[in-house]
Amino acid sequence: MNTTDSVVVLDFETTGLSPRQGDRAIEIGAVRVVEGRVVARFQRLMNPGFRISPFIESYTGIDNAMLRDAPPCAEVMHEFAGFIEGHRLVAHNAAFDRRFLEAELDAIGLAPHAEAFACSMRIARRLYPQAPNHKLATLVDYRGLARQGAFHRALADAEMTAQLWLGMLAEVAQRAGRSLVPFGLMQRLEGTPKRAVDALLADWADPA
DNA sequence: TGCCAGGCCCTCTTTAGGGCCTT
Repeated sequence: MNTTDSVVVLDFETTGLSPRQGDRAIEIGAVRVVEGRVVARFQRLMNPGFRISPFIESYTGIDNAMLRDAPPCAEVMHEFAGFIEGHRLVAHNAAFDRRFLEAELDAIGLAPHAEAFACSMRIARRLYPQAPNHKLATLVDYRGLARQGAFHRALADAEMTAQLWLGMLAEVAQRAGRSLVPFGLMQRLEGTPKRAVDALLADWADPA
């Protein structure tokens, strides 16, 4: 199932939860999806300029030795800005990745990304309220999607989020009886109260 | 000094609290 729009699905691994508290990105992974297919990939480790905690080493599998010779965040983010330029974005719990994207772009003097940013977690909560929970790993298993590598590495998580995104496009298309699902409809779904989701899809359904 | 994320979302709500997600 396709959308008429291309998107970049991305995932950051970071030193913690909050750029305002001094946390930095340590890895970015992203896939560009066009017409239902992954057509490009981006993955870079980046050196945050300080040692990461044992917790983050354990959580991500990225250790200080791996980051010691990695290029600095500024170099990687300049390159990544080119990868996402002009593309709408998707991430799982997008508010988290948006904060780090904006912080890292701001740190190198670039403006915030201008295109829309959709959240696969918020949409999944509306489409799959019966799922055990809405963590990425749980949803991958719940939807029977193929695992693409180790969870909590950026490219693997981006790949699996992309598969979840495509699966949700198919779900929306099936429920609405449409063949193409615009990005804008997914954004509307994301912002629709759960109890109004069925009505939204019914309104959007092809009357024929 | 003391504290330390942010924001959505549900409900035993709205003069609030707590769980969920991301690292």
